[in-house]
Amino acid sequence: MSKQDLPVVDLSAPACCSPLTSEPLDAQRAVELARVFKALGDPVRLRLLSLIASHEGGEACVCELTGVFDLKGPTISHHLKVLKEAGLITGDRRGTWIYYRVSPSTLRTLGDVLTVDPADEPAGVSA
Amino acid sequence: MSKQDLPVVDLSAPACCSPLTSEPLDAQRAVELARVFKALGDPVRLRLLSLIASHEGGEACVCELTGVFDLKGPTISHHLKVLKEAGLITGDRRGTWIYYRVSPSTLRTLGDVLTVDPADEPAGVSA
DNA sequence: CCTCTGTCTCGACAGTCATCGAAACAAGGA
DNA sequence: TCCTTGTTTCGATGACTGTCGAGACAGAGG
Repeated sequence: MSKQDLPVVDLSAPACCSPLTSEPLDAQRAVELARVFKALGDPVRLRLLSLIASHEGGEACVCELTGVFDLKGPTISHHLKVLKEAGLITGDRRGTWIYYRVSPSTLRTLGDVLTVDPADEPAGVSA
Repeated sequence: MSKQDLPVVDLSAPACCSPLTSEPLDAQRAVELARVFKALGDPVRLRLLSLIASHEGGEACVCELTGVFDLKGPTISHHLKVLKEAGLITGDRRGTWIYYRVSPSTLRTLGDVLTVDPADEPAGVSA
């Protein structure tokens, strides 16, 4: 459980995209993926990500995010940092404001990992 | 932060499947989703899920999972419980052994949430 | 230069989590 | 019945996490 200050997660490793269901995950990849899933494992971060992603232009500045929650600035800043270190968002400063946007590739890699082979799916999925 | 003993997560709510990127997540749905993502946010649980999913027949008994890790029985049992309460796996006893299998629907819901609209994707994705 | 606003870093606190040993429970067999 | 094996529950402990206030840093505009 040593939680030293790791750099930003980079999920671009080749085998990262094979579904969980197709073959056992090797230990190291599991650690990388877990770090990203853990970043998604908080309601505030999930909403932050969603707010950024769905915001006009695909980006949002912190000032537009802070008011949505009953949380103080440092807390929002902390969550944004976690998302950034997980490789889920990127931020750049433009003048006074800092704009964040999502990294679609990381999001997509996660989606691929969770893919379920239709063969494994029970036949009658009552939608 | 009251973390009372909530029942198993049920992600079958209607709007649960719309992507994060299409519209802001409402607070309650964020809580449900976060609980499932948090369950995935541990390397051991990710590997357990992967081992179960990719095991012959789509199911595995605890005895086949324990040996893979340098962890004691109670710890594995704890992680399996977390996965079960997140709605990611189900377990049933058959004689002496308990067999676990994944719930593809939950996995698929998560995949849908992480879907990225191709329009948001940068053009040249060198795959 | 100073000041103001937006955002982050630091340090602290309470709550939660991962892990374990010990013990309980369940099923099968002698 | 007792014993053995597989699995879970309980209680404890150390590590991590979410939150905040105080203060620092960055840029814009006097």
